[in-house]
Amino acid sequence: MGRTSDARERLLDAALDLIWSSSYGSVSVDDICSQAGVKKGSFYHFFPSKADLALAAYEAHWEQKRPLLDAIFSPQVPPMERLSRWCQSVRESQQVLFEKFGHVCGCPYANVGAELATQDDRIRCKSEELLNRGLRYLESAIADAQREGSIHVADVPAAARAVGTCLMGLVFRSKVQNDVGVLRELEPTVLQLLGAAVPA
Amino acid sequence: MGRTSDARERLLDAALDLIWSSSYGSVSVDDICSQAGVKKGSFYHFFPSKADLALAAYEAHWEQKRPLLDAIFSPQVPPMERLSRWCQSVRESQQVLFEKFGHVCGCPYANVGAELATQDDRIRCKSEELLNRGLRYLESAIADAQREGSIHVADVPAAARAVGTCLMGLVFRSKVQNDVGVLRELEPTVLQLLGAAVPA
DNA sequence: TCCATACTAGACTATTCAGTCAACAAAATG
DNA sequence: CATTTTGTTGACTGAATAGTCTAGTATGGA
Repeated sequence: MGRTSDARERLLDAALDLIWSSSYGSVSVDDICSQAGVKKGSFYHFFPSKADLALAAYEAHWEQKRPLLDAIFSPQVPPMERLSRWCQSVRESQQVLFEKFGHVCGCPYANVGAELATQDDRIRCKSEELLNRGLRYLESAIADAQREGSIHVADVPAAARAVGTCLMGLVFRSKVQNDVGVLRELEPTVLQLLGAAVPA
Repeated sequence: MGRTSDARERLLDAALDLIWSSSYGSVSVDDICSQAGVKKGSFYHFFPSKADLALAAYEAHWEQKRPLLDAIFSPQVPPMERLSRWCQSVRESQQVLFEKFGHVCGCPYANVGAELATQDDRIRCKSEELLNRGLRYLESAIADAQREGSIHVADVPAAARAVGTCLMGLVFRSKVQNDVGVLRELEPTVLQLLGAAVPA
């Protein structure tokens, strides 16, 4: 009942884009409004604060990415190939962002987590939760690879955490060097970490 | 000739502390001035801008940390023990920060790199450079360990990058979870990455 | 001693910030 | 068509922002 609008969605998109390509602290509510073509009154009609918009924007981004991740990590795909495709997908999406914004933008959840972990506990927790959701994909692929005999790790969840950690580190290094090429090291490092054969 | 002062040093210290424990964007010049007990006029007498202060503060921090790193990575110490001591030192310093500020604060260079890489190229380059300086310690330890036969890696600089990357990722995860305990995984992960035996 | 130099003080500007508010407009539903 | 709900508008507030400027103060060296 009442008027309908897609302003909420436009705000979510604008916020994600702006914050991802610069930082949470450097993006103002006015910036987000003008990028979304929405007036301030409407902003505060939909979201009580900038932080609440950010939380919603990250959740929406996850929901948007889920189908792709579900496909990459489908049990229909051999486990080692899941990992390989995932490494490639990370490179590709960073490449797209690089072409769009002229910079390597990194992982949105990690960026905001690193920036605000000590300042806003709700955002810190959201970042933690979203990163953990990603780990579940890795865990299942690593467990399947183990069962298949492709790798041997002592502790599957620990191996997943190590791989996830390495990814974050490398994506981050790629951002600091503003060079997507760095991400070529992703797959070999992951394989090394899992004790799998590293192809030359 | 002329008046003397330690205001410059106080500003460097205050800036590092404040930015490290929160973020670059959330710390104002006024905040830094009042923490340092320095008036604005003096601030701009010593530094042309907030960004310039930050650059100087990070350089000063590196110089301050150097003696410790030189000791840890001394060629007098067996190479694998250098790596072990380094992992321990990372944990200890994060623990100190946690007790001081109530939060895991992460790596200062990585924090500011992640926050500003897409916005301020001078700061991005500084972050990159400081992180690279750290890699030189890892490289020499890994090369020595290789010569000694403790490990076998195909490419020493690549292995150093992988270890450095993992460190950043883990310290970052520790920050997002606000839990220093996460850093217990550092040494085993490093050893795994270098193909060394992981003690139970 | 005295002066050039290095530092300090703090008021000031102009801008930007997050968030508020009250009047208004559209549209879904009865 | 009327009512109620939902969304829109943009001016407004008060606080905070980076950086400027001018008048002053301490001090090392000649």
